[in-house]
Amino acid sequence: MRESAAAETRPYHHGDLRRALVEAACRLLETEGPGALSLRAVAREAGVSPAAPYHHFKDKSELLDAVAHEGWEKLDAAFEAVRRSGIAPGHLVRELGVAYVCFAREHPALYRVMYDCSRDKADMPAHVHENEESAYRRVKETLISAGADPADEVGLELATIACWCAGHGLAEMASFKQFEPLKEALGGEEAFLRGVLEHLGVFARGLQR
Amino acid sequence: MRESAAAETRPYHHGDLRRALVEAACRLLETEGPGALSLRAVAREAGVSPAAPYHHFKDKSELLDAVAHEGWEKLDAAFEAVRRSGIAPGHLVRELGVAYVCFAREHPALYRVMYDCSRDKADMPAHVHENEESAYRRVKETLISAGADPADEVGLELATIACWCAGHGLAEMASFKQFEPLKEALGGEEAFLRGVLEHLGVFARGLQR
DNA sequence: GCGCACATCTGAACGTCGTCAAGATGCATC
DNA sequence: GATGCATCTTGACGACGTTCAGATGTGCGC
Repeated sequence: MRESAAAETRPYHHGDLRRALVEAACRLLETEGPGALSLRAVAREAGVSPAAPYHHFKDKSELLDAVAHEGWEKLDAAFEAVRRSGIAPGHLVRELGVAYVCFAREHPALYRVMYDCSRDKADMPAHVHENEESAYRRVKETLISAGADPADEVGLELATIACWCAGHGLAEMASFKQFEPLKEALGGEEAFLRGVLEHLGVFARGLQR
Repeated sequence: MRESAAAETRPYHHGDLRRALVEAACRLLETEGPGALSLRAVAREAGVSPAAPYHHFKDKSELLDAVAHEGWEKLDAAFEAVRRSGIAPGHLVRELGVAYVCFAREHPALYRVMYDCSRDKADMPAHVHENEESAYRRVKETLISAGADPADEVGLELATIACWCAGHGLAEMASFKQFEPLKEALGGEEAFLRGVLEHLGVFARGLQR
């Protein structure tokens, strides 16, 4: 009832502070990096006192959860763009992987918040796993359309997890500067990513059949 | 000259504080988790004043570097144990992967420090990449002995990176509690890990040929 | 054997952080 | 137009990383 559709104008006497705080946090994250993301700095950026956020979030980690949520929605959008672009089902898994890693490379601080939140709770991010439209389920469906056997439930689950693990691992390591020469030799970031992904079974499956 | 072999007894008037601090940090990490790892807490645990560490480390991150270094050495030891255990070359890559992930699961806080240090510097951990005996190089050699083509330099590099990415990704995600039922269905943690790894090309290659 | 230089440690302080309680402020409803 | 409640501010507390002046012990040259 707090952030209902009607709340888009400026329902309370200071505006929709909850939204303003999340946006301020995202802004800080992109400009100053994750180290500068303190509650007080966010409040400062939003132009309110350091205690104001506590009327909208239980504590700092709840604010970060909201920021992470925003991140997962942006990632969803990136995935949708790839799926709508008419790529052959056989290449789709790999291209989703490329999109995933590119997203992480373009928004490194945000990506980090997205995963730190879930790691602290020993819990997959809700947006990934819980609802019907989850990214997790979409990856699974993409695997099926790429030729995975839908009857083999355990195998399919493992393959989906494998996808996610490989994507996450590559996302975190692709920025290491030791890989720069290799990237240049291959002709760019994306070629590098495809090269690595082709060594990771689940992503290459589409290519091989 | 500071931590030379002769420094193992207690060379200075308070003992080898540098080493004591690293050990105190590791102890705190295992008992209280990564959130409790403040410089002051480490000093407290070692029984010195909060300012004492600054005579051995430039700042907190340099202390963490030393802790991470300790971690990489422990991981190296785990790898050596696997390689000495006489596993067939074809299974070795996968079993190294299992050992890697198990290490991360057994020392989650330490593993986190090991990677946070490097991420903050956009740099692979020195112990992984730089010296001749590096874990990175060992993985590459294991891939060759499992049948990879040593002449295909770029491909080999990509495969090694793929290994590391997949291992790291799995290490970070294997603890999500959503996977518990699947682990039980498969008969335990290690079976689960092998199941995922078999979907990740580079690890399965040994099995397929 | 002694004093000196230096490495090592302490104590106190600064600014920042997350968080909380008490009070001020303005919107919405009757 | 007064009341009630959500919202925001002020001020405070303890913990943090870091610095600096000064105390303390150690090993070296004489």
